[in-house]
Amino acid sequence: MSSSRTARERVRAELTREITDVARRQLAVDGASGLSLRAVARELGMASSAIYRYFPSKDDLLTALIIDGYNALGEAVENADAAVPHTEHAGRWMAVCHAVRDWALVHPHEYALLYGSPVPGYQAPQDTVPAAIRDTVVYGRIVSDAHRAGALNPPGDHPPVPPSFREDAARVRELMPDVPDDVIVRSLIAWTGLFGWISFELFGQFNNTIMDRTAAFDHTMRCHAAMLGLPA
Amino acid sequence: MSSSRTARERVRAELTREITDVARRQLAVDGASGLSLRAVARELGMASSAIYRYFPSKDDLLTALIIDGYNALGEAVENADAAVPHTEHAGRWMAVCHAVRDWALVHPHEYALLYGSPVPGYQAPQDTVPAAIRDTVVYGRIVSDAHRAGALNPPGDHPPVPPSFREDAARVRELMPDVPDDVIVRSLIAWTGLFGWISFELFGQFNNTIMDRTAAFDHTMRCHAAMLGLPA
DNA sequence: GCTCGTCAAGAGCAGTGCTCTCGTTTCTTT
DNA sequence: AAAGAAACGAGAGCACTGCTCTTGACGAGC
Repeated sequence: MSSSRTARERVRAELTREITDVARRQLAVDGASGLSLRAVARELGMASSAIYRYFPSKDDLLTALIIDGYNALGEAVENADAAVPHTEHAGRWMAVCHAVRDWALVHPHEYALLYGSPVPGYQAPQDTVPAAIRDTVVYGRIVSDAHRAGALNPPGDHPPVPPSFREDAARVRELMPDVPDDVIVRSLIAWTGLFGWISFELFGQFNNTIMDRTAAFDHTMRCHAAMLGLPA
Repeated sequence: MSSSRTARERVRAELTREITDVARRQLAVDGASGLSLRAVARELGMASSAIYRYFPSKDDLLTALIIDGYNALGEAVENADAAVPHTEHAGRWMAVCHAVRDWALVHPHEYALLYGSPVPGYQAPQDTVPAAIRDTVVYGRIVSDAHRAGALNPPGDHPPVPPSFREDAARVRELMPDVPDDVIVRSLIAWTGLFGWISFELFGQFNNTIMDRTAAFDHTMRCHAAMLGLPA
């Protein structure tokens, strides 16, 4: 039925994929703003204007790369979580942290595209949201699993959560049902700490200071886990 | 004696400052990669080629802006620290955290230049280092002041520091003398957590989730301070 | 078989960083 | 004070960018 239309659509889908593949390779070499539609077209042996049949603008190509990146990271995180027994909550947490860092180290430019400075003039469309939260769903599930299993014992040395945080906490709770406000704050701290660390490592803030970064990262994440109530 | 040479040098210094001023304004509007030497020259009413008499390349202009940015942030941090009585270590810490965030919110593009994704192909020269650590010197001083005063009581719920961290800790200790390894790790966590939070806030990761960001930030930093051993 | 929509290609526009040359101005040395 | 050297601004030009518009060819549906 659709084989006739598919003939055309298939070559179109093929070419679209080839374009994003080449673009991703260029991204890995020259970074986000070094991405050139003309260079992509050149590498594909087609006219630069032909690219615009597939991506109306450079921003649209970027959007495709961003969504792909979020999905790749999300998948890495999901796999890392699935590789650890479901009840070993601390182990799942650590595995997920290392998965994020490992992925970022292998794909630094893609990480920068997702979590670095926003590309000037580029406004991320709403389509990116589902992919963007794919990894956070996993973090939330680990915390709420641990909470439900009664395995969460956060040390009681934090100041009390201010009431003004109630509404924000409720929104976060959609990712980790039934979890109390205090734990949500701790999760937020661990989350920002995880990406803060990786960004510092990737963007050069540790240069000439932290050298054994894998060990320091592992220990830092272990501290985060303990603060979260997931001691090793 | 130098007044004759100064005649030329003075107008040169003046023009150099004007160029960086205009560039900073353009940076604030269009972001780092939107910065255009030709546009700067246009706004100054001079030929684009004349700019190159003052900055050999766009990267050199960027370097100047980066150094200025680090100094501006460092100064804001120093002022915030100086405004709080020297013995109120927790208050100094909180003041400094809020100073960083306030500065970042007022100068988002400059913050992105300093702590966001590195500009592709741009390699920060060694001249930026002194300015870049100006703020960290303040953090280190607060922690070591508190430690020396015996006011540091970190809760004992962290895993033991791995021996492999010894060398890195020694390097960090140059900023906060006499402080034990455990506290250095905690400082590192607070440091990465501070900038991780601000980057998430500025780069849009909190969109549609954390709305009352000032309150959430304040509470998060208070938790960091407690973890560091500086309870309010 | 003819029409119509899709497609790639080419030329072109406005913009970029950067280089080179050419007079002019300014400083330094004699 | 005069002569040489260094610094300077302006302009043209190169190679590149994202993007638009037009032209001509190809293939699918009536």
